[in-house]
Amino acid sequence: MPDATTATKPKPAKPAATPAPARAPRKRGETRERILALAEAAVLEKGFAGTSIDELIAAAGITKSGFFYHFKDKGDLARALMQRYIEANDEILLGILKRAEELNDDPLHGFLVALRMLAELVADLPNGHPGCLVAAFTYQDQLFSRDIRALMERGNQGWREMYRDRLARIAERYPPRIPASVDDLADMANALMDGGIIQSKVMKDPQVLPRQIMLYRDFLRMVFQPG
Amino acid sequence: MPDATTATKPKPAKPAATPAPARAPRKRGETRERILALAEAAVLEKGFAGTSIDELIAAAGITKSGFFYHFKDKGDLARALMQRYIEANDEILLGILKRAEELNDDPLHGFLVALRMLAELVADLPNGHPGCLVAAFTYQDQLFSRDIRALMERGNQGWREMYRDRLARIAERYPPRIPASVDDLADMANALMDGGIIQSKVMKDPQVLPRQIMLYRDFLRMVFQPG
DNA sequence: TGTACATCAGTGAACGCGCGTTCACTGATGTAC
DNA sequence: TGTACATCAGTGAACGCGCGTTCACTGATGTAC
Repeated sequence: MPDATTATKPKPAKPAATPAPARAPRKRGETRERILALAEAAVLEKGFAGTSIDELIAAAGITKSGFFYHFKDKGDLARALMQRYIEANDEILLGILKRAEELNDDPLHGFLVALRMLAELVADLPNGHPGCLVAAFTYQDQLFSRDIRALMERGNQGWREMYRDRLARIAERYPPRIPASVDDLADMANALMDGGIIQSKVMKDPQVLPRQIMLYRDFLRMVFQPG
Repeated sequence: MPDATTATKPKPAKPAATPAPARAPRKRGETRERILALAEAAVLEKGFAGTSIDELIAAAGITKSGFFYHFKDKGDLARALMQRYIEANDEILLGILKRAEELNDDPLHGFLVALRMLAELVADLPNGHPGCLVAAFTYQDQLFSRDIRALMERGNQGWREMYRDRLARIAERYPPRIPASVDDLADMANALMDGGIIQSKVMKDPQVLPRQIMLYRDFLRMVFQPG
């Protein structure tokens, strides 16, 4: 047996009985929402893999384990991000359509008013539209599980159907001048939003997007408006 | 002095005089091009940060140091990727426009033919359009240096001007029915390409993109075609 | 109203793997003379 | 045509940092009785 001269045993780093500063816990969901907002902005600028949990918790002012209290893993963050984005966008789009239709019972005029309101909304965003999370995820979709990709598809399909419904009602009353299908016209609305956002970002001109929405509006007027 | 009993000195891991298997070196630029093609496909599916050098060299059949012989760092890969993409797209687009204009000296008919050729080109891609690298990079642009972002902007601007030139010549001969600017109509071509690709990917329907191109073509016909 | 217990919203430390990057070296091909 | 040297296209091993994830623990708040 070796001599036991050292009274100080190694003691494998026991928890050290911290004085526990322990800031007051936040309200239910408040921290989670802050993380999601920070994450969305970061993901739209650097991509999902390029956004680290470390940077999010630094910005949110919590620790890593705090993050993992709210999200079981990084994929869970992605899912929550997409869910939140789709719900928020659903609400905005439906809100605009409803308001425009309240003021206007002609389907064509109602939709044209809605498009103008949409153009004004995005024109007034101080730094331009921050980006479409569905579009961003689409260019990195192999990072995500099947159910997140299904979520994206359903969300996009939802917006498509909002447009399609309106266009179908318009086409009933006003026979289109060209044999364009309402499905393609609905896809065009989605495509011009996605593409308009990208063009605004690349060209560093936030007004490209609202101008494209107004141009789509002109197109619909030519297709459907009689006289 | 301590006793030197051990004849085998530590010998700090000298290079070990490898038997050198050394496969025959490839032709100039061949390996580099293979890396770029693999990287482009991977980046369009997983994003730039989500694509590792390890996976590229595994697919390309070289070692890590082989990769760093061709690219000084990962940012250099990004730059090369974007340069290559822009040049290739320039060539494709200019090629189509030239061919269409050879067969047609009316500017409107020439451009309409070009759009039909473009729609057919993308409709025939077996797995749909693989994606626009400029659009993909735009949603991760904080990962890249200023000069890469400038490269993207110039590339996009180049395509815009190809469209704008044609539209300006059309507008000279055929006064437009609506007061749409040729700049906005040119932006629309870019936006519909970007957005159409995204809609095709999200909706898992490669034909959305060509249909959007044909719809843009319909729009131009309505704006410019007399009678 | 007071006390016991459960739940909420985190903390702090550690882990191990994968990532981008560097370095010294090499065998085949190209070029000058 | 032969030889010397330079360049090309890589190899192999190592490094260290940042990443996502886990675990045991905790102090404040909510709820039952």
